[in-house]
Order: sequence, then C-alpha cells, then structure tokens
Amino acid sequence: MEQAISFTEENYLKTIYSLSKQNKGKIANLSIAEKLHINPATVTEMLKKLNEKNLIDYNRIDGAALTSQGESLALKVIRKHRLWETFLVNKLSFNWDEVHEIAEQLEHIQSDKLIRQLDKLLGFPKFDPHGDPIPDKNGQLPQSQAFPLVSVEEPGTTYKLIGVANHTTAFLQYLDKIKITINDKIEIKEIHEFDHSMVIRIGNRTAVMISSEVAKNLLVSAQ
Amino acid sequence: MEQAISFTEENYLKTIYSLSKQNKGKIANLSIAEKLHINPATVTEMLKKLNEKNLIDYNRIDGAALTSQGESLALKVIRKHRLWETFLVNKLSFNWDEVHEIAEQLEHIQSDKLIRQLDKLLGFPKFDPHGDPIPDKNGQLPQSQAFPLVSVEEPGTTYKLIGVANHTTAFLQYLDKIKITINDKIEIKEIHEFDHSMVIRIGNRTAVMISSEVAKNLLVSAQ
DNA sequence: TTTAACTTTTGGGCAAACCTAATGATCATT
DNA sequence: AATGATCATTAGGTTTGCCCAAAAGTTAAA
Repeated sequence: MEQAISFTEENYLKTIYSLSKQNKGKIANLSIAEKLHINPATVTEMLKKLNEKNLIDYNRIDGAALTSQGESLALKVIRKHRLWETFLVNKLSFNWDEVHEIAEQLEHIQSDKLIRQLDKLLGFPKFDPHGDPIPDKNGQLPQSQAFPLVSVEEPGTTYKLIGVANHTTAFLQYLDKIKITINDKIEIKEIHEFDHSMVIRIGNRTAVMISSEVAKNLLVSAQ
Repeated sequence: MEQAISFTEENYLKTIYSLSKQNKGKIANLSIAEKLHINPATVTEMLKKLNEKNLIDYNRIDGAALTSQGESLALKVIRKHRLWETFLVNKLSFNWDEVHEIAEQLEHIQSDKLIRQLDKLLGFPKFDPHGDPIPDKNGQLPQSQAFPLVSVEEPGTTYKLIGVANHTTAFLQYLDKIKITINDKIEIKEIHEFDHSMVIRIGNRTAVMISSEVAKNLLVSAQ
C-alpha cells in the first residue's frame, strides 16, 4: 500500500500543519487558499482527496485536521525544509533572508539517507537559522522556551533573541538593517504604553526603537 | 520572454544531449522513449513542443538535435547533476553507486547561487565520482584524455582508472566487489585474443580476469 | 520492387492541479 | 427569524504530460 505523495500534497499538509499551530480554531479552506495563493475551489477538491487518503479528517463544518499519518508526513517535510535552510546558511554562506524559496524546493527531495547524512553533516542541529525547531527523525520537536518580546510588560530586563515569528524577506532584511540577529542580547530600555513600541539595546550598541509589530515577531528567552 | 522550463523538458534535453554524445547519428524518437521509459507517441509530442520553444531542431527525417540554447540548458542540468553527485559522495559519505537517483531529483532545483556555492564548497571539482567531466558555469567541459581500457592492444602497460562509461548500480557494485575504484592503477597482464577478455592487476594486488564488456566500460588514461 | 518490419504520427483519452462563474451553506446582526 | 456577507462547493474548462490503438511513413530484405 505504498501511497505516493505529490509535491502539491506535501505542500497542503505543511500548510495545514502550520495553520493549526498558529490559529487554534477551525482551519478554513479560504485560509489555505490564501496561504498557497490558489483558488478556494481547488482547495475543496484537494481536501477531499487528502481525506480519502486518510491524511486529514475533513468535513465542511469542522474544516481540515491532520490525521496522525498526515501530521507525521507534514513534520517530515518541515524537518527537511529546516535542515536544508540550516545547510544553506551554515555550509553555503547564504543569508537567512535568502533561503526560504530554495528550501521550498529542496524539502520535496525524497531520500531518507540524504536527510540522515545531512543532519549529521550539520551536527544534528535543533533549530534552524530563524530559530525554528527542527523535528527529529521521529517527528519530535525540541522544546523551546521562546516567547514574543511584545509580551514583556516591564522594561529593565535583558533577553536573548532565539527566533523570529515572521520569515518574510522584508522583515529579515529589516532585522539585518538594525543589526540584530539570532543569539543577540536584547535589553528593554523603555516600553511606551500607548502603542507598545519599545526602545531596546542590542548587545552593547546604541538603543533603537522598534514597533510592537516588530516586537511581536521577535522570539526571545530569559537572559 | 523568460521561458519557464519544466522538470520533464529538462529531462528530455539531458537525454538528447547524452544520446547525441554516444551515437553520432540521428537521434530516434524511439531511443528517447526507451531511455525515459515512456511511449514513443509522447516523445513526438514533446519534441514538437521543444522545437517550438527553439530548444531543439526537429523533423521526422533528421530526428532531434539541440540548438545552442537547448545545449546550454542541458549542460546546466548536467552540471548540477554532477555537482550534486560529488556532494553526496564527498560530503555526505554516499557510495558512488547510490547517488544517481538522488541527483536526478536534485538536478532540477533552481538557484544559480546555490550551484555557485556548492561548487565552491566542493573545491570546484572538474570530475564527478564516476569520472564524468563537470561543465563549468559557462558550460565548458574540462578536457579528459580518457579512453576505454578495451581499446588497448598489447599487454604490459600500466594505466590509471579515471572514469566509467556505465553508471548502473550493477556495474558499480561489480567494481566495488573486485575492489577497483577511481584513480587506481591498472596493469594489463594478459589480453586474450578470442574474446578480448583481460587479466589485470589493480594496484599491487592479485591479478583478476575481466570481460571485454567490463573493459569497455573502464575509462583510463596513460600511467 | 515489393513485402515485411520497424518507426513515427495522429486521434482520442485520462489524471493531476489549476481556473472561473454560479450556486448553496453558514454566520453574524439586526 | 430574516438578511446580507462570507465561505464552501459544484460544474464546466484548461494545461501538462502521459497512455493506447490505428494509420502513415520509412527502411531493409527477400
């Protein structure tokens, strides 16, 4: 019963997985359509098909939810994506804002040995260049104590940047511009009540102001 | 006029290129069909399409021949294929008989920078793990003075194995079994007239007998 | 040179993913 | 509970790349 899975199907599973992690509620066809830039009608067809294949549970009322089989496939694709991103940055000197598109292609390459060996070459990394956790070969995600910087209420404390919640080129290039990168220390100097913008000090450089929108997308841990 | 090219089209171009290098004559639809394991009718359709796109010159009488544009695309794919094979063997500890299928997938990944950086990581190799020449970024193939071992007429001389003309798993595993690999020295001890089988000495080990079929697929250079 | 064997092409079809336009459901609000 | 607004689905179409069977063209051998 070897069930072949197409690139397209893998992309749907990945999308459903990531939507299910961000919005806790029902996964609407429309949100899948928007994320994949395709027509909702197409989504309906594909969800029916994935349902048939037992990769998702789907009905009009509850929307789509991955079955355990579907989730494990999604995690496999995500694992590949994040390992390839790590490879591109760590071994091929890519910048973190250049790797997404290429990893979107590489994530569909099929070879278990390839991924095992790549993982080894990279030293079994737990997080990718954006701080996203890399599922292990069993689909287990490493624990992360990341929380968004915007959730901090009081100034005075120093945190460490361990990830970003937005992977757009625009955002990553903004971070490059204000010269902040993974593992940098961030000290909160001021929090402005009315718009929740912040003044932060990165490392021991001059303080900069960031909007709450930016703070929302900076994932930090204590100290 | 950015002309997108599909995986399938790339595979046709690559196939036409390699057929044109081995058989000097006309490239028949049927030989393409056999190599790609598809129906001849499908080949006719695709050749027409590639002709439309100016990637090949095609007509029923002369068969298919790459245009310069088509050849340059074919060489690009071959470059990627061979660089990826080199990566798999040199960086990920694959055996040379395991890399073909994976490289068939990887060769279609689109990113010029990726290939530039991969080339650099590998130290700008000129030949892949099977001794096949890797086209440079301009599509230039390095010179190779390889000739098939079978073409040697007299015993007594020592050669160096620099490539293989057959990439099947079966042949490569046979070579592993008789423990011969790229760069090994081969001394010809005997040549049997009637079937052109040979007795050869690999390095300084015990001599072994090989058939002319094997000798045909061993590419060597002087000393 | 004519028949047999082989190759190429045509014509009709199929499956995967996509689309648009129109219809049918559901939801939120008055 | 009716009414818009929004979302999901259906129906009919497209493109790409494949198939088969039959027809047409080419080549080679009798």
